[in-house]
Amino acid sequence: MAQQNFDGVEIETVTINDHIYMKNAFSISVPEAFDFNHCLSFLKRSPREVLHVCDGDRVVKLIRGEKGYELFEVSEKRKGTLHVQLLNTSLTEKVRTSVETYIREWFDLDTDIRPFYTIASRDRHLKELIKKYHGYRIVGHPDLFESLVWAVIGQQINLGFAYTLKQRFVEQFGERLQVNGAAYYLFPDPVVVAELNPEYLYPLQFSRQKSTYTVGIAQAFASGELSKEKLKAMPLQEAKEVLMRIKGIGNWTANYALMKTFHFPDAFPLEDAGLHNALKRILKLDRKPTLAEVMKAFRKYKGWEAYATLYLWKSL
DNA sequence: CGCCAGGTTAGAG
DNA sequence: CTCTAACATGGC
Repeated sequence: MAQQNFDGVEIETVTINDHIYMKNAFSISVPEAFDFNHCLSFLKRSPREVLHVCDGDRVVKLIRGEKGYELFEVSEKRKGTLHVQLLNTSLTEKVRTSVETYIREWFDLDTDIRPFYTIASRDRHLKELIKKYHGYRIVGHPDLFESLVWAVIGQQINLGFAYTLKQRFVEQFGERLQVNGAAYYLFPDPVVVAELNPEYLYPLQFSRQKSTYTVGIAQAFASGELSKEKLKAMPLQEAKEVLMRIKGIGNWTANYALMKTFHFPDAFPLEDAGLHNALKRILKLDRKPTLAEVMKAFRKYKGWEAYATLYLWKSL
């Protein structure tokens, strides 16, 4: 027996005692205070997104596994359980571990956000937001290189244009897997990007600065100066210092990546324009807050700056 | 046309 | 340490 998913990929099933079981599928139980739909709506925020495909209530994602591409679909069949369907590989223990690890990082499933909710429920600005978006979590970037380059791309330009630049960059330099006519991309490999002349990025409308930064960051990975494994072992301050030694990574970019890749709850992208706009509205200012004012407003969220920022972004 | 956008750097004070 | 100009271009 077989049925098709939305991309026409055939999914084998077996029937036991009138229950249909998908082959090459597994489930992940999610923690308290996790809402898949809020995360999904974040994933759907740009029509130019090229690193995953959303369709209604599910998302399809391509990652690189130990033995090649792993294409999978995540949905929430019933509350509290994510259903993961592998689309191009058999379910082995290794593949399962690789895909589950990715998903746990992607949706920040291993952070206990209840302490944040305790703080936020006592805050007049966040109280309503955490009710409205209960279970919304940081939709992260398990790939540190992706996280940093995406942040650099987003520096000082509007989000729509940032997605345009990312799309061009990924389509030109990222690996592609074609499945039944649909294309799935991996974020470009730093080893490939490290070899590029920055000028090659100008036609994509990267500024000179962004081009230089992007290749420089790739070279830091390629040379071994920078890696996810290295930073994973460090406390926030130390990891931030390592990142900020690289040209193009300032305080905002470093904290953004530390929030999106490592889920430091106290990572704090202080200079963020979106955050400033959210605070301007909440504090009823007729101008954007100064950095000192942002710091002051955030004192009460100490230890949970990343999550406070996340919910303030969501308020926009 | 003007202003702003999920900033960073280098240089001046 | 803080302040500022330059960078560079799309979206509204």
